[in-house]
Amino acid sequence: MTARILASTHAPVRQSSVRAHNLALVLQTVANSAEPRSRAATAAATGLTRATVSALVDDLVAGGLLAEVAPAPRTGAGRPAAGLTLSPDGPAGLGLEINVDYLAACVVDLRGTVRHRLVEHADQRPVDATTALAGLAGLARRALAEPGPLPVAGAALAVPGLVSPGGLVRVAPNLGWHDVDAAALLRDALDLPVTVDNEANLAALSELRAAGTPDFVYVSGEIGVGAGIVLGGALYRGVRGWSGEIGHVPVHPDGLPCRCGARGCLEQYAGQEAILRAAGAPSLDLLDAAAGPALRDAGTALGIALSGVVNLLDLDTVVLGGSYGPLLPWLRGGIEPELRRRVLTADLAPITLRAAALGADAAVRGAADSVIRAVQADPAGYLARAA
Amino acid sequence: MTARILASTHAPVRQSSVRAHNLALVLQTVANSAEPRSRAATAAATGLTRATVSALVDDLVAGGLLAEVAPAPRTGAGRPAAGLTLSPDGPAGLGLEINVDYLAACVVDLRGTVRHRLVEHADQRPVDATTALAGLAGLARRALAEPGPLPVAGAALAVPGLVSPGGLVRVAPNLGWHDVDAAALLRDALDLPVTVDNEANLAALSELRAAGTPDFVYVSGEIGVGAGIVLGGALYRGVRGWSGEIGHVPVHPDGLPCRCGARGCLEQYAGQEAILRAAGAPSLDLLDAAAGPALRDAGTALGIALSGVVNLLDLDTVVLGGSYGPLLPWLRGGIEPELRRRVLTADLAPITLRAAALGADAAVRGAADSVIRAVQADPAGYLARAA
DNA sequence: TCGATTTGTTTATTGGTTGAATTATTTGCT
DNA sequence: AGCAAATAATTCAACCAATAAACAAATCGA
Repeated sequence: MTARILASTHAPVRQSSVRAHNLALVLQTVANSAEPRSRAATAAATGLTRATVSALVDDLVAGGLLAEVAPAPRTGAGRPAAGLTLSPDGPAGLGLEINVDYLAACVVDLRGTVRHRLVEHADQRPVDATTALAGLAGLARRALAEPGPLPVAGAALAVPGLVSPGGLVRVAPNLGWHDVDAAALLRDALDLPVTVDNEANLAALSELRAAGTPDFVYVSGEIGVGAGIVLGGALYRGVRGWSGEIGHVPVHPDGLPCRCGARGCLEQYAGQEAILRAAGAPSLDLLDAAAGPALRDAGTALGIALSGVVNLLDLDTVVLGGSYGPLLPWLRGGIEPELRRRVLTADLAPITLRAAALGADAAVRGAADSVIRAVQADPAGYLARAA
Repeated sequence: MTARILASTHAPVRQSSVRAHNLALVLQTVANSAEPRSRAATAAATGLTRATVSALVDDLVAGGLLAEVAPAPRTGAGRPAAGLTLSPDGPAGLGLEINVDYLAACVVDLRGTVRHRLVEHADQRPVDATTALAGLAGLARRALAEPGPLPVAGAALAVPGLVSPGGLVRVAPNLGWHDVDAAALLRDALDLPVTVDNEANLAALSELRAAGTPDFVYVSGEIGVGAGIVLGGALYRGVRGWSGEIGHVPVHPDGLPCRCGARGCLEQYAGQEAILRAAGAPSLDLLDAAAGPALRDAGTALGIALSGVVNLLDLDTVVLGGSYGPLLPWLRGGIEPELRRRVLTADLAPITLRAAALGADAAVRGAADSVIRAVQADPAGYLARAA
């Protein structure tokens, strides 16, 4: 098999595309290595020659994406290597989140380090979309002012709702939004490139950085139940960007009526309200030992829905995030037996079930991450824009 | 957005990769146009220059992939264009299928035309895997002998079971197969590159050619119920190649016991046996008006499972194939109400439900198709091998 | 101090696309 | 019939990016 370049996009490839690709290859290779990597080591890792890597690195250093650091610890004879790392002063990503009862902003630098983080608790339901986004823009400006003068590559917004490709929020039931062009509003307010995505999708992205498994489904238990599907290291968004609505997968087709109009949706058995109702508790923080059976039942419902997902997509990893993360020890007893019984290939290969690495701020972090991930995936594009 | 070259593969790109890509681009552009296309028109369509296209076309013609034909109908002044089409003498694909009660082979030329097709009805269950595959190899040789001396790029085998990436059949319950290295056995017998895939996956591929929608789920109702998931014009195979087991998606979690050990799997409500049992008929060919309610119930079960699929993957098209194809008029009444009720985005965008273009030979055709599709996707690789 | 070793750079070469000029072949106009 | 305009395809010099090989730089070990 020769090196395939392009999967499906029907676009011509010229020499400049070769350079664009190899720039990304070098940048990502350096980014993905724990310790500083020399030019020679990068050449070995990528399959490019040292001469080529040197030339590419020159561009990346000049563009502020890579920086030379103290050589790695000595090892044998020879000229000492110059260490390369992602530049701490490289372009940062601005992550934004709007949710029912808070706004959040988060600045993450090119290395993935959180440089600043702001949360503003306030009920967004009575506020209209334009006002809410204006408030978020203010929060964003404050977050950007703090960490000093970093170039900012762009912003990404997480919303609890259905988002169309251009950044149009079609529906966000809990916010009361309909057809809000959040991307345009924020772009005007911040003067930055802005993308918008579903919160579960972006939270899944944050998990991708944290854990590294390239294929998994991330299930986020918030007021609704959503999922982010990561296939081959990339978010799967669906035909119209509305993938991941696991909360409305039927688990008991003739069961409880759901606010969506159907019956037996997962959300009615494993959503926050359902769990609290079953446990007889006023808040997830106040669950006690008596909540065990309620959580086990919720886990069973999750297990039923997830069995369908795994049978269909053949995933080997399920990540539970949002409010499910801390509850996993109790949910596991419900989920795992269902997966074992119902997943056809369960006896051929194990399914890993684990809690998300990040908690409540997974979505903002993932949003910020998506920005720097885009820079890392297309440094040539960033360099061209920045110049 | 600059032209992205590589999605995820971490491989360096050199000039030869550029040529490989652009060869594929030109070949596919010609392949996807209904009428013969000139070099100039191809240049315009691809964004390459005419000089480049001419050079690429020279290679493709020399390699027997493209051929010049009579110019397209005249249009205005100027030198008439030389028409280009896929060569009728170009490399063919050999599709193979092994199933419970028949073997099939099918030779499809580069243009997608079926050149020869053979089916041998015989119960494969009493036969062991090696013997069955030897029989299939014989059938294949007869199919290849017929259409005259065509170069054959490779073979693909459809099996009703779980297939690992290398072509190892892990389990094929209805054939009684366990860990059969079908790819290796056929490769030795035929002296051709051989790939192996699940029958539903390959049937879905045939539908991709027939219909052209790039995203859909193809549900195949055979003895088991399987699905092929096509995302972005490519088959989604899953982490281990075991995707599409929709037959074991739970639709009534506490319902009928399934042969897989779980309860309430779709197969128990919409599989062939279930339908025949409910309709009280001995064969699908003998269904009469009285079978209406049985088919409607099967459709309801399908609708429940498919609602989960669509909620999760945000697909806009569902294709019913295998024995479901001809039954769609009766199944539709069961499926559509469920999709309307249960798919969260049903009122934002319609879901198309349609019967497959091909019938029983969808899998063989898809298998043959997968071979020529691979040639079209990487002509440089084929030319290098052929030389 | 000197050779071995490894890193990084320089230089000529190669492969592939581009753009402009050139050749080829037709239609339309006079 | 003859000529201009138009369109198709090819040729050729220029350019761009990667490569290979030689070279310079910096360190270790004897």
